[in-house]
Amino acid sequence: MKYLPVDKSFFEGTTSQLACRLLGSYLVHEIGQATLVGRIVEVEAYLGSADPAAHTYRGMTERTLAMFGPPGHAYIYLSYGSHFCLNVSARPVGVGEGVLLRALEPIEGTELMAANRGGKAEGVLISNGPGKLFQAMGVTKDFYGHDLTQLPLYISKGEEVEEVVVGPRIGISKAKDLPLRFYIKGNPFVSRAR
DNA sequence: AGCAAGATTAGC
DNA sequence: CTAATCTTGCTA
Repeated sequence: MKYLPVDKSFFEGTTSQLACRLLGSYLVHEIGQATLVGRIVEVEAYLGSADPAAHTYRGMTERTLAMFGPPGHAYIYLSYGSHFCLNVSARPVGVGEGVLLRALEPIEGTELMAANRGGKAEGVLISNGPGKLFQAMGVTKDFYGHDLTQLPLYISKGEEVEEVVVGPRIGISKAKDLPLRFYIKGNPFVSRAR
């Protein structure tokens, strides 16, 4: 199976629209001879200045620069001092919105993903969380600001998703009620709610 | 300058 | 249930 990067128009539209469009798409990372492919099964939208739970709520900082940059680029942050998470920036330059990738279903290179996770995780535990998928896909903070239409790390269009479920986001205390979490109904790799 | 909370995870 | 551990914003 051959995977091709999406073009820039994939990232146009509202952030919620992009979040839904990312479901069923593939995150691809080509490392040397190996190709790691994960199907995106769970995402969350973060709406910048309109969203108290967003890192970008209070404006731009050194950390959040990529969120305010052009759409389709990687915003990476360190969560709780120990886990990195990957976001896709949305909206035009100057608007701090984006989509957090929360869970993947391993499609290719599952063995290597398990190895990236320390060899101790199996099955859904390989990539059913934002910090887990980041580690499994072999991403590093060096990809901060990376254009996700370019090798070696990119988004590739997937098949239409059967059914999308919308609900409140996970692990936040502000704007809890907003329906900004999207996931593929019934997919076992979706992270478990608290 | 110091402190608490946070888009999480693994281990007891 | 709790520790680990870095960034940011708020208080003094």
